[in-house]
Amino acid sequence: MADVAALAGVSHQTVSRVLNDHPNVRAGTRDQVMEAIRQLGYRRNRAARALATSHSSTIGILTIGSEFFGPQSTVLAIEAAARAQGYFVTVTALDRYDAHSSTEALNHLVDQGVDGVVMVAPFEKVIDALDDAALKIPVVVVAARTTVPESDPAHYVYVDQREGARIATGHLLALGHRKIAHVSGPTGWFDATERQIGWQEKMLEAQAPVIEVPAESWLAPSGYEAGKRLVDSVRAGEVTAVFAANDYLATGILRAFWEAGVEVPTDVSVIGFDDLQISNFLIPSLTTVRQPFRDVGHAALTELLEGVTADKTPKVIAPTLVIRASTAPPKSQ
Amino acid sequence: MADVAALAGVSHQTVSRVLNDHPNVRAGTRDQVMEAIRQLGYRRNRAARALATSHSSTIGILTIGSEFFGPQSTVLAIEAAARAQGYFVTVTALDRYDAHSSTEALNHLVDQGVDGVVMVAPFEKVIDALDDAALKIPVVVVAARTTVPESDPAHYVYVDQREGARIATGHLLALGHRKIAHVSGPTGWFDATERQIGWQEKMLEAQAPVIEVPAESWLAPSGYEAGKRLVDSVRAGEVTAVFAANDYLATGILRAFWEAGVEVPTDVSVIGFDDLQISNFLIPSLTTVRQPFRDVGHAALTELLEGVTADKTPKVIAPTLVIRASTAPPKSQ
DNA sequence: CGATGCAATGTTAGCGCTAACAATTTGTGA
DNA sequence: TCACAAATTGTTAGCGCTAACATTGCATCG
Repeated sequence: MADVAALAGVSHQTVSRVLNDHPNVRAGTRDQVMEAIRQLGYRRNRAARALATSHSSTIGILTIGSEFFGPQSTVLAIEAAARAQGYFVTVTALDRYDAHSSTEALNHLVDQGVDGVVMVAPFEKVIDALDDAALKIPVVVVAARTTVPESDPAHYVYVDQREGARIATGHLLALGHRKIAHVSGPTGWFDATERQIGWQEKMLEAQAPVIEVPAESWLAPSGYEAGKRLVDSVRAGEVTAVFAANDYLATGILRAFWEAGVEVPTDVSVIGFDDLQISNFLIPSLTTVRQPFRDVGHAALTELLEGVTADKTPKVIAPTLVIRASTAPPKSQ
Repeated sequence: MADVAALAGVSHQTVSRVLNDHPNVRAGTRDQVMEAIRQLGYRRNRAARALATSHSSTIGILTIGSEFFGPQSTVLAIEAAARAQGYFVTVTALDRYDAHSSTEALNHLVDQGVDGVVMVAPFEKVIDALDDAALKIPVVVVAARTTVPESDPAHYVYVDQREGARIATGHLLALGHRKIAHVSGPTGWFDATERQIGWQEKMLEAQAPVIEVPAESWLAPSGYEAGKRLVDSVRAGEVTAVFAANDYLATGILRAFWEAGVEVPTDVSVIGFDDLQISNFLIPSLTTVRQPFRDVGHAALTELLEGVTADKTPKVIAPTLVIRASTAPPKSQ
């Protein structure tokens, strides 16, 4: 910076002012400084800047360390939004889905000196890390946590999972189904809980039976297992439709039904959640609930940057139904 | 740090020494300092440290801003490896797959003051950004660039795409296929080029015909289009097997064949590349080539951290064949 | 024409840490 | 016991930037 100042014939402080868009700099001076910067290929040292200003223009993202569609998409969206705002993004992934691992990851981010943290890890234990850390920086949690205690300092942003489940279930009910099983996501995940509640609410409203098949994970193998368990019920006419907690599970279910010779949607309808890139190309193409992850990412960043002033009401984003070929009216008995 | 020093009854420099594991500190002193740190909940300021040492313990990852399986998996693997080494990871995604966007992203990372960059964006234009930037920090590129000019300062780490394609093609040839079409990935991507070359090499060695159907993108819709174009050839017996450049494309192809009533693997075999989470649950389950992304991530980080001393020979990692139900011998005419 | 005010620039003092050197303590052998 | 080396600790000086205050220059007005 001293070199730039010398070349431009000004003091280093004037260079600093130009760089920080300070108003009281004459246009001519500014141009000289800019030209000097260009000639020297000067780049401001961010460490020094961070030291002097005591903020880093960096936000931390805590995410789960697996190839899950939703969190991954959200992280990308947050990164894009942050970059547009001139922020840097430091990502830390979780080794395991427990409180200890979450606390460790959170500390790692805080050590980095981030100005704020977005947690994209929608399982319940991650909340414990918040309590443990007692942070002095703003935190946004992307998770459908509907009951947040007053004491919780975090802001919440999420897609309305419960409503998504209600939409999915409503779609099946509207087609004439009443025997709708739910292959629910693993315990301990907000999304799984909310989707289960939304489905159950809707079923009770319709006075329809509640048939739940819990899956052990979010992934296709668990869906496949659940599908196999459902085959007999479908053949017996006890289940005419399945609401899977996500599209991976739905893929496994479709596979299990196909192996058993159960036809979708003739014998049974299947609906998923997420809308994966390949959901439209499954056999049959999968009706599902789409989540606007880009909006989530954008909302999360906005909430983080303006959050200190704003109210703590959760920002809730609506999902949409995507109707494809895996759902149809039940066959008449 | 001054507070810690005061509480421990030592100088701030001794605290610094404890923190940096300097050998010449008496055990008792070290314990006192650690205790003071604990009591005060002290955290070292990384900006100040970075300023004093002029390195940030942060590595930058440049990646593509989409939900592509391979790059995403690689990024996660690098992050995990970096965290294990005490490094922070700053991620920047690309808006578009061109040189300008790449240069911008790279500059964004350099501005951040990273100690090194890993580029996980295996399209050819990204290389131009390297030339433009003329970096003074180490760079590792995760891309199957087989001909690297001497002048290129970057280190390369990649899965042997060409060999993967040879394995896939060899598998089909071994089953008795000779009319093997390749649905190739979009132009401008190293992986697409290499897979095409591997397939072509193997076909020429076997003196088999070379039938290529280029796809416009890496995604299922392009595979679907390619599949539709292949249906007639399959019916005419001109194509008995398809090697898709990745599993998304293969999913679209399977779908197109299913719609046309072309049965896999009875009428035609299909093999993919990547091994997605759901590839085993497609109908039929997809034979594919698996890439060990975790190894790639690990190798990339090692190369980055030790790269200055090491030779510049690319680190090449071998893929493996995963045989499932989508490939079978051709039906006898 | 001098006093006044404001815009533009310069000067100084840290931000919290580490590197380099200085000073002190401790241990060792003659 | 003392000289000397080694281990341990302390002191000083930045790293490159920004904040706060000081100074200069210039226009405006009575």
